[in-house]
Formats: sequence, structure tokens, C-alpha cells
Amino acid sequence: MATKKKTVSKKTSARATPSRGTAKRTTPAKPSAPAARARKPRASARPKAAPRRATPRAAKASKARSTEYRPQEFEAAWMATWEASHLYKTTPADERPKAYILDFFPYPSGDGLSVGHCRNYVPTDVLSRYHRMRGYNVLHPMGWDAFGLPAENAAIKLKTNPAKLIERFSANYKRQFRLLGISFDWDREINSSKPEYYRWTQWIFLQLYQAWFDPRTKRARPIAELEAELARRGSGDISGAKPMTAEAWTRMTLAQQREYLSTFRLAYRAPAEVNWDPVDKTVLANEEVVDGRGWRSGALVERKRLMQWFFRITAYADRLLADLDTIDWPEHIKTMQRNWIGRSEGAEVDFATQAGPLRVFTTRPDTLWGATFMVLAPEHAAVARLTTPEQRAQVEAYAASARRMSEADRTAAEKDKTGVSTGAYAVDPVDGRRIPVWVADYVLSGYGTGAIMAVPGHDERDFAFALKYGLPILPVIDRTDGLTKSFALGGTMKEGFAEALRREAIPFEERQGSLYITIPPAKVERYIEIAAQHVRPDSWNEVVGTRWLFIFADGLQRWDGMESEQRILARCQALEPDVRGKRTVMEMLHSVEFYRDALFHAEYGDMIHSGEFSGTPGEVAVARVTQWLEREGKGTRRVNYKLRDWGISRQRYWGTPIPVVHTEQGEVPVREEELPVRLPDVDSYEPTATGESPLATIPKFVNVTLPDGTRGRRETDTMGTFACSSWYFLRFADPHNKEAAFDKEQAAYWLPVDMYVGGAEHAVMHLLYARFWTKVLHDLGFVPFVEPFKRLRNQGMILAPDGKEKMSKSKGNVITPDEVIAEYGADALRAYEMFISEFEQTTPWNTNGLAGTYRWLRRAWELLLARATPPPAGETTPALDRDLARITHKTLRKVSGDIEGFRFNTAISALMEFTNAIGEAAGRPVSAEVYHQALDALLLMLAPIAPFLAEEVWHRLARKGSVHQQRWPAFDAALAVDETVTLVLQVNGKVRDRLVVPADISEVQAREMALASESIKRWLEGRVPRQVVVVKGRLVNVVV
RNA sequence: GCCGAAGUGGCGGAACUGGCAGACGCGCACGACUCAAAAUCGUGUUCCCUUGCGGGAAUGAGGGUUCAAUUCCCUCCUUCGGCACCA
Repeated sequence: MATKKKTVSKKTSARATPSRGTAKRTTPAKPSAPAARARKPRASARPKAAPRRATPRAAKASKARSTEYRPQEFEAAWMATWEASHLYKTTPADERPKAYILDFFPYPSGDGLSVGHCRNYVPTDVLSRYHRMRGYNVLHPMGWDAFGLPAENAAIKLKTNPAKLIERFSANYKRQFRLLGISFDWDREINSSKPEYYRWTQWIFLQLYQAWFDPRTKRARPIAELEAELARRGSGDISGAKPMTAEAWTRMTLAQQREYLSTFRLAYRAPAEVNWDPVDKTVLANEEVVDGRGWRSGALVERKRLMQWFFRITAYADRLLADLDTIDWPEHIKTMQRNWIGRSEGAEVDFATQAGPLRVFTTRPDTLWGATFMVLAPEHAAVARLTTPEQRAQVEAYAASARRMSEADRTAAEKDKTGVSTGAYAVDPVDGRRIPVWVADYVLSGYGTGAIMAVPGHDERDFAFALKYGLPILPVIDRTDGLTKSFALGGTMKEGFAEALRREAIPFEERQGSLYITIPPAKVERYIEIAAQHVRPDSWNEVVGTRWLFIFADGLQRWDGMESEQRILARCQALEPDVRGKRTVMEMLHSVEFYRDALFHAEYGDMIHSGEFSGTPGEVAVARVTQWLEREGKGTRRVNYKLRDWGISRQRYWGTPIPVVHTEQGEVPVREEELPVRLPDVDSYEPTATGESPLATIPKFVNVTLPDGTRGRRETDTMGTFACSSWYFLRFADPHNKEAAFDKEQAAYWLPVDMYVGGAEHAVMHLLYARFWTKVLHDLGFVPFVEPFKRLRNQGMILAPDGKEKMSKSKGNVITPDEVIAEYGADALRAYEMFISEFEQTTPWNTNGLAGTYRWLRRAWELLLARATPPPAGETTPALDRDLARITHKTLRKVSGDIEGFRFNTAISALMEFTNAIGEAAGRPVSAEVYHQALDALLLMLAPIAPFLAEEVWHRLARKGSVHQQRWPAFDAALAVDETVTLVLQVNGKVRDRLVVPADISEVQAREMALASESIKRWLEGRVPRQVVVVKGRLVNVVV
């Protein structure tokens, strides 16, 4: 093994000593106990102690600088040295390529970081350090998402100020980041709760407020341009706008104009449903409502309509969807965003009623002939108008109870559909049928038009509703699965029916004398013939599924609409008095449970029972009907989105104040030069008894006089924190700018973010909002790009060691980086965070596993410091030199590719193999030159991963400067080439022999060598090969 | 229910574009060192049969394509994540 020299680098003493800097203070878990204490078993002191055996600190401490690997002796001092020399300060734009590597904006919590959180901070740091060595200008910043409920609630509980808490918590995070050796540029630290920051959040709010989305160009434009256009020519061709002539516009009062404009603004105020806690008398966030009850009061939460602020993100739905194709993000995140946006194409169709037309949205206009009733959301404006006097009481009671129910209750009762009839009727525009209008809460007021046509034959929800309330079902789309059924009630068929079916191989089940027949698609016609022959004259049989018909002894009766229905019912009633009660054929059918799955399907099939459209193929049905509707003026093409506008109002203290003042003439935005609207310092910021923001109770804040003398009342809602985090990545480009949110050129240089890393929990919140703001800022000319994050990666979760649970304070299973670093040092922790598994994979923590990376680093340390060891006396061997050079360059290629491809676990494993190879070479006759090149490559490749170790070794070897200012070693492809390969020989796909052959062996040679192999001959047993497959440089497979 | 991801030794996990399954590490066993233990070093370690040589089976289950499947296709099971009446 490498010699353990006791000599110490002469430079060592010139450098930081362990007592210097913050070493002792920043490692609180590190006992300063003397050596004797440290060696005593301390199991009793820490019941759940990490295993002691691999513990470096068990080694005896010594005052003298030792060659033994003791990371605790130098890590903290190096961090202090690096910061003092501004090693990681981001430099201004220059000719180097840039790399912006960013972690999700963290909210600093009182619990600090766990080893699970380090899963993303360590790899992004490695990536940043790697890019610096590759000659990139790197921006790798950190800041605090400081506003929001957690801090506010914690502050209320601890009776302190949230700003003070954030100060404390973020300082702790910062301490932990330093322990870990993360190379953030702290000169760019930002805090979203500071006026210097939220001033610009308010500024962006104003940009949104002063802008509208022009549907003709699909871009945001200044609202002033809209005002000018309205004055000149009215609302004209602006789709979606409430019609307005130029004349009418100019006649409107200022307040009326403001109201009209608010239907365009990207930031607007509108009434909306909120969660209302009647005991605490406060509005709650959705997260604060658990199982329909307020989390603190336990009271049933009600819904209340209040004026709320929104951002009009729905205007950008199409662009947010389309641009997903241009970014390198995990596919599942893109899918989640697509589903969240929820685009669906369809048509809007008007149904006539006595109270005027009722408009519905449908994605299945091809099923219009199968609509048998309509359903309105309880909140629909037409409910009151339509409801007949007899139904009024019932409908109003139903609407009231629906209003009282929370969102959670509504969805909890998902399975069981409820509703009441309005007593009114509507006319289906395609065939003039009269159908009843119902009210039910399974129709949502916020989507489409809040009204639907119900097609129970082809919509699962409508089917369930129709079954419950006995509404008719009409099949109008042919089945694609071929399912066809018939139920032959005992006594309705003649003798020999079952026997005839058996002969024809039509399977059936017999229960209590009745036959349950599922007819194979190819036998349907044959079945009809047999049934017609066997049906008794006093009865009938029916076929359901791909065919809809009744079989009587004297002939078949197709069931394809209202007329045939009447004929069928009349005949059946004549034969069977029980049928008298039934009003529709479908009611007869769905009383037979066996038919249930044959009555309904939601596939796109050929149209049937649809007048002249019958027979239209399924692939073109929707398009043809939509065209026809438009031509006939019965409907229009229409796209709808599930996405709703982004509600930002919070009736809370700890957030960015919304910069608006309410006057008698309507709302007035605060002028840019008066920003920021400061959050006042107050003693009490608990939610008020009225449910208003606590800011509403502060007259000095609320009462304002505008420059023109108008008296006004300041908006007291604050913005939810997602507003703060929707632009912070821009602020990092220019964090101290006092004149602007960011300098345009700085933003254009650094952004978009090249690599963005964080958890998947923000897939549809932050990541959607940030994309939206970026697009608006682009449209308004502030940034030249439309997507903020070019590449995104989600780290997998780290579970508790049991592999089942997440780490959480309440379960007491949190492992902190502090304790691990005290034990093994930061470098071993960093290496283990990367080595533990593939980056995106969830995996359990195992502190034992750290012993592996620790041992590896120690071996590397010993080899690196013992440079003088080889070669032993004697001649060097060219073959060994070539082998060592080869693995050096292969490792370089592998590690570079792995870091860039986010495969940190295999990068570590390649470095471990490389270290092992150097260790083996150390005892052999290799030339000093090749050996030292290998060591240098190892040291430089370790620099991003184990920055402390690499720097300490660099220093002890008396090299100049910092290892972190060095270039990544150069790769030589020629040296990485293999000279020989192992050729695998197979017989019938099974490995029977292996040969070491020159790498460039020809296919012919390989084939000959394989057939000449003794073991191959043995396995052939004299048989002649039928085929020989040769894969060049890999294998030969002999097939007999 | 729908959408997405994933199932490989005792454990974490490797395996390029279909070409030697189990790299690397943990753990375990044996050996060296030690009075002893820890640490360290060395050897071995998928399972089954075999003293050995060697052979057979195996990547959630079943089937398919192929000279060859962890990898491609079909059916099913399990786990995790997301959405949840969006017409």
C-alpha cells in the first residue's frame, strides 16, 4: 500500500489552521472533546447513533497536521478562505459561454435542510463547478422565497415578527450550504420579502394591469392601445369582447370605462368563490382546508363570493401549451402541464327554450341526436328564468345546498349523482326533439358554458345520471368493440333454442331457466335467424349492442328512433301487461342488469340513428357535424381549457401588497415612481375577525390621498407567494438594480436558465406561472426569450432509511447534513448524495452507505499525497503504461459525459474504479510520468465533487492558486482506444467460450476463430452450423 | 377511474443503439494484522446441482418477435407520483 509518510507539506503552516475562521462555530455537532473522550463508546449518548465503525473521528486526533484523511480539520477553513477571496463571484458578461445553473427558490423553514434537500443542491453545485473548469462564465445564485403562510403562522405562534424569523431561518440555511461547500455567489443573495425586491414584484403587477391580450396577434399589448382603438372604431373584430361601438365608448363615464377595461386587463379584480371559515371568520387557502374543515377551527368551511385579484393566465393557454414542445423538460412534467391546461376542441350549440337560447359546449357534436336531456350547473344564470313554478321550491333548495357545499364535499360525493328537474324543456336543434332541462352539481359553472346536453348513451356521467333518474338513453354511435348481447327470459323461447345455439357455437350462460347470451360479432346475423325461429308467438326476444332490434314471432322490428319505439312498446304491451308501466324501450332494457355494459360506450364509432348523418364513419363524424352546424348556423367551433385564471389575493399580512387604490371613480394603480407600497410594521398581524386582511385595520396604510387630491382606500389584499417566485430568476441576473427590476442586457445575457433543478411538486404551479410571466414580459419588450427554463430536472426524493416514509420532523426520522458532515465530512456526503442512485429516482437513505464513499475518498487522498511512491526499482513496462493511460482517458470521457448528462451515480462509480486502478498500478512498474498524469486527472476530476479534499491536496502538493481555478483535464481519444476486446462465443445464444482478440479483428477472422474453438466444437457435437452471426468486436453466435 | 413513472442479488443500484445480466458501493463470510476489539488490507459473495471440472435457472407474472430480449410488442399483477364529474 501507499506509504504513509509522516512528512508534512512545508506550506501547510502558512495556511489556515483549524482554529481560524468559522471552523468551530459552524460545526456545532463536532465535539471539541479530547482524543480520549472521542474514542470512548458513546452509544448511550445517542440511542439511534449512526454506525461508529467507519468513523474517521475515531482515529486519534493529533495537533500535528497528519497525512491521514481528516476532513473536519480543513473543510470549514477552506470555505472561509474561498469566500474571503471571492472565488465564486460571478463575473460580468464576457466572451466566455455562459451557464446559468439554478435551484428552485427555497422557502427557508425552521427545520433547516435535511440530507434529502441536499439531493439537488449538491449535483447543481457539481455541475456549476464543472462548467467553471470547462471555461464557462457561471451564474449559480441563491435566495429566499420569504413571504407566505408558513412564516406568518410560525411567527404568530412564536409571537415574533415573520421578517425576524426569515432572517434566522435563512441564516441557518446559509450556514448549512457553506458546510456543504456549495459554491453560491452570495453577493447575489436576494430575499423576496424585502422592499428592494417586492417593489419590483409590484412593478410587474402594474405591467400586467396595464396590459391586455390581443387575440388577433396572440400577444400582450399596452392597455392604452386598446383604449385608443375603442375610441376610434369600437371593439370591432376583437373576439371575446363585449361588443362596443366607438360612440358608446366615448359616452361612457370614467368608472364605466374602467370597468369595461378590467375585462381585458391581465391583472383584474372579479368576484370569486373562496373558502370561508365561519368560526375564525377568515378566508382560508385551499391547503388549509382538510376534508372540508378549517385546519385550526375544525369548522365546516363554506364557500363565499368575494372580490379577488386574478392574473389572466387563460389568455396564454395556447402558447403555454404549444411552447412545451420547445423545452427540454422531463416528459411527465410536460404531460402534467398539458393535462392541467386541458385543451379540448368541440362546438358550442344553442338549444331553444321558452326563456331564450341555452348554449352548451360539447366535444362530441356527433352525439347531438342522442341528447335526451340537458343539465345546468346550479349557479347557471338561466336557472331562475327557466324553472317552472311547480319546481321552483325544489330547485332553489337544491341550489342553496350546492352553494353551501365546499369544493371538497362536492368531489367527495363524486360517485352519487344528484339533481332536480326545472320542469322546463329545450329543443334539440338537429332534430327538433323536446328534452327536459335539469339542474345538477356534476355540471361545473366554471367550465364551458356551465350547461351541457346530456347524451347518456355515450357519456359515462350522463349514463349514471339517467340510470338514477330514469331518463331515456338513445344509442347514436355504433360500437367498435363488437359487444352484442341478448337475454332470453325463461319461457319466452321454444324447446331446442339452447341446443340450436350450442350447434352454432354461440356461447351462453343458463341461470334459472333464462339464457344470458353474449353473441360473438361474427354470429350476430345467425343468432337473429335462430332467435326468430324459436321465439314464442306470445313473447319476444331482443338484441342489444352492435344491433338494436326486437324479434317477434312474425318478424323483426328495428329499434332506431322515436317512431319504432312506439311500435315496439305497443306490441310488447299487448303481449305482456307488465310492460305497461314502462314509458321507453330503454327503461325496459336497463331494468335487465345483464345489458348494462351493452347499453353504453364512449368510443368514436360510426353514427347510427342520426337521420341523414347515419352511417357517417367515426373518424370524420365530429368534423362533418361541426361543419354542418356552422353552415346551418346552429353552432360554432370552439376550444375550451380546464385552466382557470390565477387567483392571487390573500387576506393576509405577510405578502407583497397589491399596488392599487380604490376610489369612487373605480380602481387606480399606484404610479411606478411611488413604489414600493411598503408593508407597514405592525404589532398584530393575525387574521382579523372580519376576514379582511389585517392591513385593513391600519388607517395609516388604508387611507390615501392621490396626487390629484382624490381620496381613496388602499387595496389591503396581498399577493400569494407564487407571484414572488415567478420572476426571481430574472432578478438574479441583476440583483441590486435600484432603477429597474433588471437590466435588459444583463437578463438577455444570462437567461434563459440553462439548467433548473428542483422537486416535481411544482409541476403545475410555479413552473406554469413563471412561464406565463416570462411570456408577458416578452410581449411587452422586456426580455428577448419566451421560455425561462431551457432544461429542467427533478431530483428523486430521499426517503427515511426504512424505505417507506418520507423524512419528517413529526416522525422524528430526519437526518441532517450537519450530523453526517460532523461524522464523515462534507465531501463524503456530497459523493454519497450523488452515488446513492440515479438522480431522478426516489430512494431510501442509508447512512451505512456513506462509509463506502468515505473509504473511497480516503484511498484517493492517500494515493494523491503519496505521489513519490512509484515506480519501484526496475524497468517500466510499456503495456502497463498504456493500460493506465487508457483508463485515465476513458474515465475522463465517462465522467465528463456523465456529469453533463446528469448521471452522477455512474460518474462516481467510474471514479472509484479509476482510483482502484491507480492503486493497483502503484505497486507495479509503471513510469512516473504516466502515473502522475493519472493522479493529476483524478485530482482535477475530484475537484467539483469533493472540493475540500481536492483543494487541501492541491495545497499540500504546493501547487499554485486554487484547484478550483484549474481547467478540466484534456481528453485524448487516441489514448482511450482499446487494443483488445473479449470476443464472446455462443452456441444457440448461450455463452460457451470467450477469446481475447485484437480490437480490430475482422468478421471473417472472428468467425474462423470461433469455429476453431475447442469448446465450441465440443458443443456442436459434430453438427453443421446452420447460421453464424458475427457482431464485429463483440460476439459470434453459432446456430445449429 | 384516468394519466405518468417504475419493478433486476440480503440492500442501494449498473448494463451504449437488442449482443458476456449483476459494474460500483453497502452488507455478509473467511483470512492477514492485533493480547483482544475497532480500523485497515486480501479473498469470496445471484440462486440451485457438483469435491472439482462443469452444468442448469434467473431481470414482477404470462405470452410474442428475434440467431440473440433487463432492452422491442401484447396481456396481467404490484408499487410510487399526479389528476380527479372539465361535457
